[in-house]
This record gives sequence, structure tokens and C-alpha cells, in this order.
Amino acid sequence: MAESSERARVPSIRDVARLAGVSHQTVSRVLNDHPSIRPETKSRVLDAISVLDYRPNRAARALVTSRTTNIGILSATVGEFGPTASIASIEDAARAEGYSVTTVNLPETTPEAIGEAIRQLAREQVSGIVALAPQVRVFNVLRGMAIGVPYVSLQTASGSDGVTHSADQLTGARLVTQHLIALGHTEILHLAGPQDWIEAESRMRGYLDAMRDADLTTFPPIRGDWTADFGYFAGGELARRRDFTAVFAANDLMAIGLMHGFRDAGIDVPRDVSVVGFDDIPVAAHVCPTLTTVHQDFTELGRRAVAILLAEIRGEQVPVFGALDPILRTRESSSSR
Amino acid sequence: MAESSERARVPSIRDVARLAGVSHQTVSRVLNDHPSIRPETKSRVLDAISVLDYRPNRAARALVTSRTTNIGILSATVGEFGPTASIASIEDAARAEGYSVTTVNLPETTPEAIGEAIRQLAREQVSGIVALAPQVRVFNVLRGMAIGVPYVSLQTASGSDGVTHSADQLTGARLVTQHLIALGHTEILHLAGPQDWIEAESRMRGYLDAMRDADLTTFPPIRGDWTADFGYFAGGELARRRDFTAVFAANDLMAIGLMHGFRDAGIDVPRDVSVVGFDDIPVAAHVCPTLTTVHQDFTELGRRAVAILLAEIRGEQVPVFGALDPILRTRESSSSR
DNA sequence: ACTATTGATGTGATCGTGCACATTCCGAGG
DNA sequence: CCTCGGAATGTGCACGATCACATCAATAGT
Repeated sequence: MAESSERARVPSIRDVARLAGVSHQTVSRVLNDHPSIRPETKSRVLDAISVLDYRPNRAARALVTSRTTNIGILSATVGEFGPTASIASIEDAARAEGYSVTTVNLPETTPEAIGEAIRQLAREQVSGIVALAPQVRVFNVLRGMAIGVPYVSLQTASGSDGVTHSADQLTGARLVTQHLIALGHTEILHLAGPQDWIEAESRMRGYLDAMRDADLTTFPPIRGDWTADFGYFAGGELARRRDFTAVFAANDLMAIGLMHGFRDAGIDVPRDVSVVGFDDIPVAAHVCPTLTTVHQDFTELGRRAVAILLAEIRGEQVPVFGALDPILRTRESSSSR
Repeated sequence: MAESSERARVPSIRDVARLAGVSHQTVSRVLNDHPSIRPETKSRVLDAISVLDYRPNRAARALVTSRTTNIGILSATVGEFGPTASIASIEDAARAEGYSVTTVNLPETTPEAIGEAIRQLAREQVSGIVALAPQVRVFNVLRGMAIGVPYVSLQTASGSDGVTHSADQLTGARLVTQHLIALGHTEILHLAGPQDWIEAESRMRGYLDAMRDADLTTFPPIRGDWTADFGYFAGGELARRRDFTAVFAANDLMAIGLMHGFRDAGIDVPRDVSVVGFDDIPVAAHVCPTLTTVHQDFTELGRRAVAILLAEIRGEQVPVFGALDPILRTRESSSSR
């Protein structure tokens, strides 16, 4: 059987044009839905496209327009549940809009590493960046680099000049703190996240605000690193001073580690000390005791970030979302005094 | 101050050529380190490159060579720790080799969705694919699509024709099962993962093998879906039948849910029933009781996958790795009868 | 009835790179 | 001294899309 001498070449815009009996430019217009195309011509072109199973070559398009349909994710997360879930939903939402997603992980959050990661994304000609990282630093670096692409962070920054996007961490943090206060606690500690994470700051502020509103004295927050191991360590340390009856940990992982530390030190949660977390990771409902926490809709968060970013990219009106309502999930780890 | 009328255009290969006093082709040769370049010419070109801060345009290169320096990740994971950690290390390793990573999430694991995801990656002209997904199905679809790119799975497939890569799940599963047997357990259940996941099958086989070697009768495994919620549900169900003294759950999440289910049913772990998991996720060491499990080096796993894939892409000798040693982490959740 | 305007389409240039082929130079072998 | 082969470099085209501009027909305005 004679084999076709032609290499199985993928069809180009010109092949479509030939089949539809129009010029390549007309096909291009159909693809970018230009207004001035007769409906009949358009359908003829669309037919040809489906017959040939034509797909536009993104490299060629990127070359001439000098922008891509890629968005970059700048991630500094070590596989925590929240950011990971958001990344998945960012990816889904972006894909639904015809964008693909390139992720760059930050091995460390030094300005150098951040700069390098952004340079990497710039080299890929991404048309926008979503940052899941210590926002303050990233924004500083981004601003300094004057990269020409819009960027969005998944977190709220008060008065930042970048595009940001609220998950209302502050309200959530208030909620849990008020929950503890309502249970009769007055000596409440806060196990905070790393200093340059906006979430850490917002959650801490929510805690401080709620305490102040209730006229309670606050303790200086303890700085953690989001990990369960740190929580465990902190639990051991805190067991020595017993000047508190409740702890609000800035995320669930630290809360779980903390409870472990307390357990090992002979402190019973919630009888001796109440513990609450933040995020509502999947295991939060199953650890012992089950963990009171604040539920966040990471999926919706990711979706919204993409909506904002794409509007920025396309120069459209940037949608303004109401803050996502944080939901208090009351479980066993918190109880009344 | 007069502004430069020239748009700040990024330098191209021709700008470099002009500055170095050579032709653009010579620059191209330097970039792709062609053998026939005089060292002196080469260094002149390299100087010009660094002076202009020139970076090759990937779109243009992709257009002419019809391949990219992108690799695609096909992920069907819902934010579990293991796969997520692997993805991060894949990304790191790929970047170190000059490749970027595009991730596509599978909303569901139907052949259609898998096909669509692969088509998406093909349209991106990725030069290779790493699959973290129900391998059997993905491989079938990939084979059927005859996509021209190499692909690697993070899991072992016995006798598969695709390139695969072992994490020695089987040995790990044997290890925990033997651990339970050594503790004196004879009635050991297995809470397995979904049917079309290779890991699920390997872990189940490891369990069955270890049981057979010890001349113990096995129960038909229970099929789970990797989630903690399912584990909890199973715990409630299993509490009714008390014909076992230990359970090996195919992953930590299910194990944690299971322990919760047992707890709610008044079954004490490990006094009444021992529970072991698989993966050693970060909270495994902190839940109550702390979870005996098998540690996997997800990071190394990702690195190796990239090494294999890149060798395939470059047509080099594909490295053969010894199986990664799984490590048994003995904790509180398992005890002797 | 003539021109201006708009809609629908086509033509050629262009983006930045790699490939095929041409050219130049130089030393070895007859 | 001539030829030949390979090393080192240059010339032009091709990749597949968009963009700027040109063209032509139909319609509207005077």
C-alpha cells in the first residue's frame, strides 16, 4: 500500500482557508470573532475547521502578538491543603477560558528567588500572574521589576496597589475569637503565621480586634511557620506556662500539632484548653478531638482570582466581589470554661 | 526629557548578532551549542548576549521546531499531600533543566475527560507528560491517541508498555502488613483505594502477598476513594462486624477517617483495633493516636520521573532507578494483640 | 447622480528562530 | 601547484499566526 509521501502535518490556517474557499485572513477573523464576517462565510469556515480538526498553533500566535494564553502561578506553599485546592480551581477556571497554567514553585521566599521565579514566568510570556506566596515580598519584587503583566494575589492586602482579592480572613479570625470569648474564655493566645504572609497578618488582626472589642487583654502572638511540627513544638513550650485557657492557631496544621503537643504534656483538649484552627482542611473533621475551625471556600477563591486576572488582561471592567463569607465550624476542640 | 521613540523592544537574536559582529545564524549556533564554532567567536557572542540581557523567545523557537520546553502534568488528585508534593518536586526538577511545567487537572477520570486533558496538552505542544492519575485509564487513552510524546507515570505498572517508574508500593504494603502480623494480628482487613489506581492495586497486592506468606486468610478488601470522609464512613460500618483486630488503610487520609469512625463507635485504637496507613502525610505524626504508616519520598519520586522523562525526550539512555525504599514509621496506632 | 461611508474580504509584511544550502578559508594529499 | 574535504560562517526561506493596508461592493447622504 502506497504511503502518503506527505508527512502527517497538522492543518494550518491556510488549509482551512483553502477548504472553505476564503483567504487565510478571513479564517483568522472567524477565530478571533471579528464583527465583520457574514454569518454564511463564518459557518463555512467553522465547518472546514471541524472537518480538518484544526487547532490554532499557540506558538505562532504568541510570536506575532507577543502574548500568550498562559497564566503563571507563583506558589510558595509546601503542599498545604488550602493553596493546593485553590491552585486546582485556578487551573480549572483558566482552562475554561482557554488559558493554560504554568506553575513556578518558590524553594525559598527570598527576594532573589522571587525575582528569579518572576523572570522565569516573564520569559514564558505569561499574560498574568497569580501569587500564592508571601504577598508583601512578592508585590515588592513585582513592583520593582516593572513586569508588564497584571497580577493578582489570593489574599487581601490593605491599601496595596496591586490587584488583590479578599477572602475575608479578618472576619473569619474575628469569628473564631468571638466564639472562644462566647464560650467564656478570657485568656486567649494566638499562634500566628509567618510575618510576611498577608493571611497571617489578617488573621492576627482579626484576633486582636475581637479581643479589643471584648475588652480583653491580648498576649503577644507566637510566630509559627504554618507546619504541624511547629504546632507540636509550641504545644510543648506553652504547656509550661498555663496562663491561658484557649489558643487560636492561624491554620489547622499548627492547631493539630498543637493539640498533639498538649496531649503529650498531659493537657486535655478541650477540657483544660480549647483549640481552634483556620482553613477547615479535610482531616480537621476527623482528628481527635475534631477541630473547631473556619471554613474557607478555596475553590471559589481560585475562581474569583482568575475572573479578576482575566478581566485585567483583557482590559475589561474588573469585577468586584463581595468578601467570601467565612463559616465557623464548631467541633469538639472548643468548649466552654 | 525626551523619551526614546523606540518601543522598549526585547532584544532578538539579530540584535545580538549585530553587536557581536556575526550573523544571526552564528548566534543561533552558539545558543544550541553547535560544534563548529570558534571559541573566540563563541565568547564574543556570549558577551553580547549578556550585555543585551538577551533571552531566546520560546514561542519563535517552538514555532520553527514544533516542540517546546514544556512538560505537562496530568493530575487527578484532589489536593492530597503526596501527589502535591511530587508535583512541586517535578516542577523544581524540570525548571532546573530549563523546562517549564503546565498542569492540567482532571475534574473526573472518565476516558473523555482524560482524552480532553491530553488534547489540551498536545495543543500546548508539550514535549512530555507526567501522569498522576488512574494510570490504567490514562495509559489506555494515551495509547489510543497515539500522541507523539513520551509519558511517564509516577506509579509502577506491571508489564505496562509505557515508561513507568517505581515507588515500590508493593514492598511498602508488605512492610506494614508484616508489621501487623508481627504484632500478633491474624484478622487483618484492607481498606483499598479506587480500582483503577495502580497504587491501590500495588498496595492491595502487597497486603495479599504478606497475608499469604504468613498463611493467613484474607478478607475481601473494601474499596474506598482515598478520602478521610470515606474512612469515617467505613469505620462506622466496620464497627458492626468485629471479626478483625487490625486494618491496613491504603492511605493516611482514610486511616485517619477510619480511626474517627471507630472512636465514634466506641472502639479504641490501638487497644481494640490497630490501624495503619500509607504515605506519612505531615499530620500523621500528630493525630491521636499518632498513625503508623509507610513513609514515601514523594520529592525524590518527582525528581526521578523528570529524569526519566527528559531522557526519553532527548532520546538518551533512560536511567533505571532502584526502587525507592519505603520506610515503616511505627507509631501509636498499631500495637500488639 | 456622485461621492462618502461602512461592511466584507483579500494581499503582503511581520514576529524571532532554526534549517538547508551556499560560501569562504585553510591545510592535507596527490 | 592543484584539488579536495572539512571547519567556520553567512544567506535566505520557512514556520503559522496577526496586523496594517488595499480593495471592492453596497448603501446612504447631498
